[in-house]
Amino acid sequence: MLSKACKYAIRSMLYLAIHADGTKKIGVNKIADDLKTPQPFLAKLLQQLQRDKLVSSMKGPKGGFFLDEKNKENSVWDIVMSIDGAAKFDQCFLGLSKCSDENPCPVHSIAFPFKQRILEDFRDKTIVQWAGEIKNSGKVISLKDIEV
Amino acid sequence: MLSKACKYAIRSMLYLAIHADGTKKIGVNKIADDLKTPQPFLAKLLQQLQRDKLVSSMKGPKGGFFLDEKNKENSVWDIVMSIDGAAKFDQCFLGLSKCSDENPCPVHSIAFPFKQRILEDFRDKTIVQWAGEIKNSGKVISLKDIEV
DNA sequence: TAATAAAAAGACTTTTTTATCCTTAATTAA
DNA sequence: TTAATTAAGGATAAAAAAGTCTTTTTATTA
Ligand code: FES
Ligand code: FES
Repeated sequence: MLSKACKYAIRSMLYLAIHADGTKKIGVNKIADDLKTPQPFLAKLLQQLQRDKLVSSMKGPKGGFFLDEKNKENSVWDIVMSIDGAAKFDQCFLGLSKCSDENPCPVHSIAFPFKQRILEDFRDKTIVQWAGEIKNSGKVISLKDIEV
Repeated sequence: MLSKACKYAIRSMLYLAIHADGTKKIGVNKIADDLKTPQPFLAKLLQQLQRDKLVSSMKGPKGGFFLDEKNKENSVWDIVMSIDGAAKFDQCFLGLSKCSDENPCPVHSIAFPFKQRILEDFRDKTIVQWAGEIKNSGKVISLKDIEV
């Protein structure tokens, strides 16, 4: 459903919301290492997000990425739009050219409510809200250092 | 979640269950046309399914594809396994290396039940059952000729 | 001011997925 | 038995996605 690129992007934005702020920026190296994503690829994605004003950055020593107050009020949906584009979620689970209640595919009745539910979460919650929930409820955005 | 290849394969198998039988075989040309899928690509997929004994075929005039009695008792999951492999459904929606209740990603609580629900349907129902439900409930496997 | 650390930018490569083409083999029917 | 029709198989090709590398720019600090 989401591209790898988009998954990396979402996780790194949540990571920044949890670990960084205006006084503590984090470099792409550390982010990539902690999330176990390819470093130069993630750098590209963060550049893209920066261009779309979803993340803030500073060059130079002590530089890195972080979320300013505005960035924090954006939604995960904004990230999806920036990286994958809006179309990703409209698609029919079985590949019909259009997903609709009028002409549902055989799994529409299961797939559509799910898509709606995720979309709602992506659209309606801010990045900080996501970050808060993650901190309070044992959810994880990386399996680094977790016993397998 | 599923590749295009797999979506084409599932829809064409359901198509055959609905429209073909041992006495009426259907050529890849007609299937591709009715489902609006690329013809030579679909041919490849049907070959693959045939090798895995999920579909039957006959060469020559009046030849084509169809499902014999055994084929009809297979599941949609068998199709997924043949084309995409089993791993596709285990994956974490946000790209963690493992999807688990123990270390859930932020959308696991929504995504996992959905995956389970679809998996159940794919595993437990036979192709004929799917075909029956489609015929009885206004579900569609193609939008050809449907007003947009 | 010089050395250094980090992001920005762009070109490039590799891998995967999707799709096409061409030749061969099998079957049917005239 | 010959022509026509259709699947099978194999080799490519094209497109998209994922990933890398190198150079430039900007900021920090010694
Ligand atoms: S029509 Fe297939 S998921 Fe909605
Ligand atoms: S852990 Fe992400 S979907 Fe299960």
